[in-house]
Amino acid sequence: MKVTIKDIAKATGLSPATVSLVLNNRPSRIAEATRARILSTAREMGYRPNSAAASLRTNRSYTLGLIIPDIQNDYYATYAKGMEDACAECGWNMIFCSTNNSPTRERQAIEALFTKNVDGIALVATPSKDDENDFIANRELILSMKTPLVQMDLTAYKEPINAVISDHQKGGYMATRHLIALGHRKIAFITGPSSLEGSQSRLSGCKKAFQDNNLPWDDGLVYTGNYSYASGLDGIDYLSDKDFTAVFAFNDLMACGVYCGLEKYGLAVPTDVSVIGYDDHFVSGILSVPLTTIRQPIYEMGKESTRILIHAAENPDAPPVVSKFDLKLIVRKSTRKIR
Amino acid sequence: MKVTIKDIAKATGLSPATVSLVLNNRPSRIAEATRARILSTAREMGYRPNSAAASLRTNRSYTLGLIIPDIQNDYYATYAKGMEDACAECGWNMIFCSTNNSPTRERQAIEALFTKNVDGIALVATPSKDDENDFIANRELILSMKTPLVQMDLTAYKEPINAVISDHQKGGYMATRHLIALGHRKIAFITGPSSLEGSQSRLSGCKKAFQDNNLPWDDGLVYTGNYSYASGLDGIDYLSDKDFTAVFAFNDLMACGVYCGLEKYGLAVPTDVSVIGYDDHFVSGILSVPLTTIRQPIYEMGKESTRILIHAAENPDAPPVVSKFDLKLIVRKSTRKIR
DNA sequence: GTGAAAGCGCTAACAG
DNA sequence: CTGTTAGCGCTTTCAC
Repeated sequence: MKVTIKDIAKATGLSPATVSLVLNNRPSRIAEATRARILSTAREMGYRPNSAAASLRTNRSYTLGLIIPDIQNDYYATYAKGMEDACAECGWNMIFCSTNNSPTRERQAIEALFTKNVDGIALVATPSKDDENDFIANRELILSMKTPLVQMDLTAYKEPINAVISDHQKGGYMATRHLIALGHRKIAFITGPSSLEGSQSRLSGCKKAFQDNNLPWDDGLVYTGNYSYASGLDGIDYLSDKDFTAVFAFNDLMACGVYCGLEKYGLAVPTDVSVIGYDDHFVSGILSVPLTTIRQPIYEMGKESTRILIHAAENPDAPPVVSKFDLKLIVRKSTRKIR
Repeated sequence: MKVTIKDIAKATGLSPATVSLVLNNRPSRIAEATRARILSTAREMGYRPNSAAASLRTNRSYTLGLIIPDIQNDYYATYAKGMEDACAECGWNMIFCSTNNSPTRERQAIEALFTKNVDGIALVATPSKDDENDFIANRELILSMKTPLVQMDLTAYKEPINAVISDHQKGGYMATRHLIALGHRKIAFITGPSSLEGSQSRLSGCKKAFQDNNLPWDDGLVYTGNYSYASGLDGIDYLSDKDFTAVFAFNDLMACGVYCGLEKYGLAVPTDVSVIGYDDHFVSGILSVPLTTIRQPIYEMGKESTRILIHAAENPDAPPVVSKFDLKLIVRKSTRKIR
């Protein structure tokens, strides 16, 4: 039989109220002796709090929900890990929901999290153009429930909202500047979906780097991908009859596809073509030609998300916070001076 | 204000009990008219069940706990995804806990899951020799609470226990046989930690393949790794002064390390050395030389784990089940006939 | 310093 | 076919 707060009250000859007070070490002047007695008998009897009961009473669950497209993707997994580690530090828990980018499943996840009374939700989504409205509706739903929400990389909203973001425009700028500094002038870009702010920002950073260096921009060298390995390959197919000496893939997975695509056309990295990625996915370091990339502190962003959510849960009236993170250029072997 | 079952009872002029009955569509003959009326007003009023209350009452949470070493590892992430997808199909949820292989954190995770009243726990751990006792104690703890438990790949236990396992002896055998069939005789092995049953089984499969082909076994060609990229590198360092024509790394991550290590010593894959891995990690297919490997149906094992747990939760007296999964040899470019 | 009592939202007998 | 009632385990005034 499970041992309850009542049981230990009976065992110590005290009341449930007193027991509750010390078990949650609430500020209340309870004799040091009784306090110790309660603690020790609780341990002896193997008491374990029942969070359902506490949650019912207090409307707090000390649990955060995380909604991501796909836990198998290293990028999201790293974010999740950051969130979870920060939760563990504070004794909180996490419920994970993968949506596979389906707005319907996202909706279900949100409903489930409400039902489970989570104290906050981290939402990361990469909606396609078609799903954008559904996605916005989902966000509104969370907001309407007054559940603290933090978003990654999607800030555009009529009212301010908690968010963790990297400065992707700067990231795009840094990558392009690196290539330009190496002497490249004909640079191809394989972007993410055009509906994603993060991808658009990167692209505008690229253009800015061209402007700042008085170089002509060529829209023909831009291929719109979707952040998948396959779309890196597709990008090279598209570019195969074009003239370029470097490729900037907007994430590392696509850069891997670019490697493979270039090989197909008999082009070597970095001898014939320089390649730069984005994210610093863990494979980037163990590729045959280690990939130069822009590192996103995604783990730290996860940790920060947890902090923001816990803070918001404990301070309902706190204003929204937007945490901006710095990107870093990691130079490895896939980029080199043009011949 | 949150709308409760009482509110909708009041609104429909019925009792909370009736409302509860139809909202959970319990078998009870309630007039189709009232049923419809309840359902529609519930929708109108935006009713959302409070699982804390239900859980308090029923001791069921429709939530499963997953305890893994590291969510960032593709192997565990895939397993987690399998579990989660299967949960989503049934409207269940998951709480994730990463332990970073620390028995203490594992213990905390278990306590947290108890407190949260999960209906089942999937435990996957790769304890080192030192931590083995702690790990066993943790397992006993779960069992002692009568919470359904399913383990991956660890079956040795005094009593039968729910488990999903691959036949690693067969896997080791298959990989080695493949190499032998290609003419290799001097094969090096980079194993997992010796405390892990999965690694031991693989190794015994390797030995069996040697026996069956009347080949002499050489312990000097066995390096004990720890499933990390770095230990693949270390393995090659250890082997650098030995004579071998093929390497079997007990997982793909170590095989990646092997690639890098071989390159360091000026050896090409597969021209000079054939390499075979294990798991079919997603990188294996996108490496410069795609890796031949033994594929574990880890996603399916995750799904099955969920099924086992849900079944056990709903049938407390059901006997433990052990689901065995088949491995598959995936031949890519990293193995070839010996010259 | 400590206890009594009420109630969070829901479900499960049992009664009608 | 539907309603009454009694809690599940915990927290929280308020009273002593």
